[in-house]
Amino acid sequence: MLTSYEIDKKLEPILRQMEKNGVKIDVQLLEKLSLEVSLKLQELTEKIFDDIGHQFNLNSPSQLSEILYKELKIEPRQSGIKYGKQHFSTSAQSLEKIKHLHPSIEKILEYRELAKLKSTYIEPLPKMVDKNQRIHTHYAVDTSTGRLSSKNPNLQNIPTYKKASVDRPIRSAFIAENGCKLIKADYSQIELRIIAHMSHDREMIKTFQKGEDIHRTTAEELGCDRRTAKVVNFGIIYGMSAYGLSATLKIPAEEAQLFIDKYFLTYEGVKKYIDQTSQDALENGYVKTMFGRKREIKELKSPIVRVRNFGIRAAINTPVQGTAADIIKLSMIALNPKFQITNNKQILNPKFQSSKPILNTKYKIQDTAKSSKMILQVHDELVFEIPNDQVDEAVKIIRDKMENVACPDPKLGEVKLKVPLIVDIEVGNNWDEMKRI
DNA sequence: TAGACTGGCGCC
DNA sequence: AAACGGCGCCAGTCTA
Repeated sequence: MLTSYEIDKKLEPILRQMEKNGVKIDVQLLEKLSLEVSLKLQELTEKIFDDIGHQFNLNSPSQLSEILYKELKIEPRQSGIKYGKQHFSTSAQSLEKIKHLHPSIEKILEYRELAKLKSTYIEPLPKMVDKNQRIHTHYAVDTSTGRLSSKNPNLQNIPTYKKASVDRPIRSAFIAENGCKLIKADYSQIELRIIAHMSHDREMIKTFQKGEDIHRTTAEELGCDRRTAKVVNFGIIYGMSAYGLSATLKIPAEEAQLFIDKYFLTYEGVKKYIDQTSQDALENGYVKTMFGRKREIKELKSPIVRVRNFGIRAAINTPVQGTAADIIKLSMIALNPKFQITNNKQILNPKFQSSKPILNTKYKIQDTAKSSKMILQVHDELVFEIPNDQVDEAVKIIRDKMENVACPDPKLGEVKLKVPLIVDIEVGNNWDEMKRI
């Protein structure tokens, strides 16, 4: 079994190659969306100023707070809106609570969403493409759990949703090269599967072994709908409290506590695991993933209860999130030779091979067209760009490597999970419209 | 004018 | 007082 150190070392060249590969952007589409969104923002701005009676900087939370809670005399405390360091909150969550009190508020929410899309994605991304219309992120391996991060630009937070007022979602501007398809492969509920494995919880293991839908099963056990059960399952991963659950589900804390009690009655092993993990973490001051990745959590030693509780939540989450990160890294390593992700001669421009390095050629390395490439990693998801005639073969390889990465030959002393890993695979011409295979 | 901080929000 | 883990980027604001 590889250690987390060995995993990261083997991953390094693969990440550098993915960065060079980049991902193709439909610049024209983003330019078109930009016009649409600008128009809509203009409309909203006028209507909002009309509702309020004067202009102000809509992008300034402090000015908005002043207007809502002083000028318009909305009572923040009554609506359960919190005071931050400077002023009462104007977060989307807060505005939702008071939107019935003034006609401008719904429009401000809409404005915020569109302004976010425009300033963070629609405007900057086209400016970052190379001569092949591709953008190149940087993957860093420096998070506290072992996950990757992506920056300049961050391609791990591209919006998934579509706004009614915008023609197409941002993800549809992430496209495959001509003659290629994008293949997206994501682990299904990998973190809950890891909890099932690490906690030895019989119920949860049984659910995954039978191939059942965990959220549905949980819903039946708790006597709630699937949506609620999903929130509870996620809450478990994050070390939630009754308060947090009640806030998310918008239900009384007492009701939330009932759900939690029932949950731990159903999944006794999970309860034990959480208690044991917290206890060990408090004693040791650190936690580890299955592959030995260690995280020191200094908050665990704090005399301040709030800080210490934060440490405990992080201690519960880290082995889960971190083990999931280890596993997808292993699958990236396993897929590397199959896809010639590194040392792929096709990506080297012969012109540059024998000459001395030329400055700024980093992304001019040519011809990237029409070769199999791993291009994105989004925590539990990998995206590939694959020539049309190789798609079927690629899908098989990807599924095989990803699903079996943690279930190899036990004789080799490798990790064998108590539950199957399942990968959902979709194929399409862009990152939005994809068809499940 | 640059950097740090704040509030906010996109993703898993 | 806060209340659910992990990130990076935006605009506004504050500060050196």
